[in-house]
Amino acid sequence: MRVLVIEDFEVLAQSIATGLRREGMAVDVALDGNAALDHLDLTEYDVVVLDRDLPGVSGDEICRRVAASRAFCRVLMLTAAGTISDRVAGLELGADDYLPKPFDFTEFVARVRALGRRSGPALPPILVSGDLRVDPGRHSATRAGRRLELSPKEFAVLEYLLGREGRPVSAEELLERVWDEAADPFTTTVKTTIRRLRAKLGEPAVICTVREAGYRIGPT
Amino acid sequence: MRVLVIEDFEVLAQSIATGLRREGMAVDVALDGNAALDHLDLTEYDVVVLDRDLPGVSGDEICRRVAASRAFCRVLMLTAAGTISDRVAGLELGADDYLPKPFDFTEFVARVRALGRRSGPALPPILVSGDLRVDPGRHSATRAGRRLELSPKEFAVLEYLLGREGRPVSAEELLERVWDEAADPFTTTVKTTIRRLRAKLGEPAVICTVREAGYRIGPT
DNA sequence: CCGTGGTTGACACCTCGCTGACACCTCGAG
DNA sequence: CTCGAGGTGTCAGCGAGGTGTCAACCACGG
Repeated sequence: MRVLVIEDFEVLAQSIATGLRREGMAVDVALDGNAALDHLDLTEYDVVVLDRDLPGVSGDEICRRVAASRAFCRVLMLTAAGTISDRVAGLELGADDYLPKPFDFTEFVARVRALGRRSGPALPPILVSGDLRVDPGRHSATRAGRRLELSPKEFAVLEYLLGREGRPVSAEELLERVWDEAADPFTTTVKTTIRRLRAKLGEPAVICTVREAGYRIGPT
Repeated sequence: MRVLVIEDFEVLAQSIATGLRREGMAVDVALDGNAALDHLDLTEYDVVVLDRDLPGVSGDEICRRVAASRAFCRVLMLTAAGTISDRVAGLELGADDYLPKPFDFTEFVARVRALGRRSGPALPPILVSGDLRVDPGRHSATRAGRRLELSPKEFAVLEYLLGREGRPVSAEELLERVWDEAADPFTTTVKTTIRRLRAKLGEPAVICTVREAGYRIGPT
């Protein structure tokens, strides 16, 4: 899942980003409104985490633009103000959810995840295919009941593939959705990660290759 | 927008329904879990408003079922419990949003509307001709239900022919459209690929030859 | 401050199935 | 019968994708 964090207080921005990355998300950070708009022009995000109190281009303005243009992008608005009228104002602006600061990080992650599920066709919170089970919330994956010890990247790739069950996913798409920022197009990291995932998943093979098209999990 | 309200306390259920109808939504009400499941079987809802504390089939159970089966239906969960762990639990179950009771009706409406605002992604068309089925999105092709194992070029040619169903497609056109870059005009690769495709497609023949004009799939 | 273990990504090499060329065959039109 | 468009059999090269290994990096604890 690809997330853009728009927050001018850099320490907070980075700590949010790190926390989300640990959950296996691809996170970009924008420290002001203009940087945010640049990012939004370049990349398709699933979720935008937006500080409403922003210098330069205001949070409200960004929110309106995202809501107006990006059909598949959801906005989680953060703000110091916590009154009901503020919350409604945020939602009416086009935000999809609203969290007053200070917030609990666990709840924050749960909300980002819920929004990410909403960004495309709805996905169940626990992904299952055959004897494979992935629970993004708990950060746990099991194969035939046996727990798999996956690194964040491996987990994120598995989660993404499972979310597209039945369809092949190209290496480019994986790079775009699972890795942060623009990666060099000749990287071999996807190949490598897939290999390590396959090794950990064991037999029989779950991830199959569709030549020229990508990797696929599950039935056709 | 079509909404199902699942709430056992009838007075509350009706007042919610009335309020949402005033906002121009089509609202059905279910007073218990079984009624809810009946409704869900019969109708496609955009949003389900779900009381977590439900007699009979529990709210959690309903939530899970909706999340698992309904691709385009979003769940707003209402609950008396307001602790963070409860809220996270709701979201992890597959709810898309969460509102603790008592809630402000304006905010409630804003959230329902935010949930309903989503564009169904235009599904890539599935190409069909007779008993032949090609799904470009899944990169899968079947004949009479039997899966065809096609190479990338074979798949691309089949897809292109099917997109021009009924019209003959010349070898030159195929070269132009399926093989990138200008190939040498005397190549025999189209011929060869068509042959292999025919072999894999089996009997009765699907691709017929129109002399001097090219290859055709489907009725004239 | 430095070592340690785990994660990540690069590079070199290998493998195998796809691709496309070539030679030859078939068949219908004139 | 002749001719040429189109079909078939076969084989070599090539490149997408898999694998082994190593170095950079980072979070952590001493």
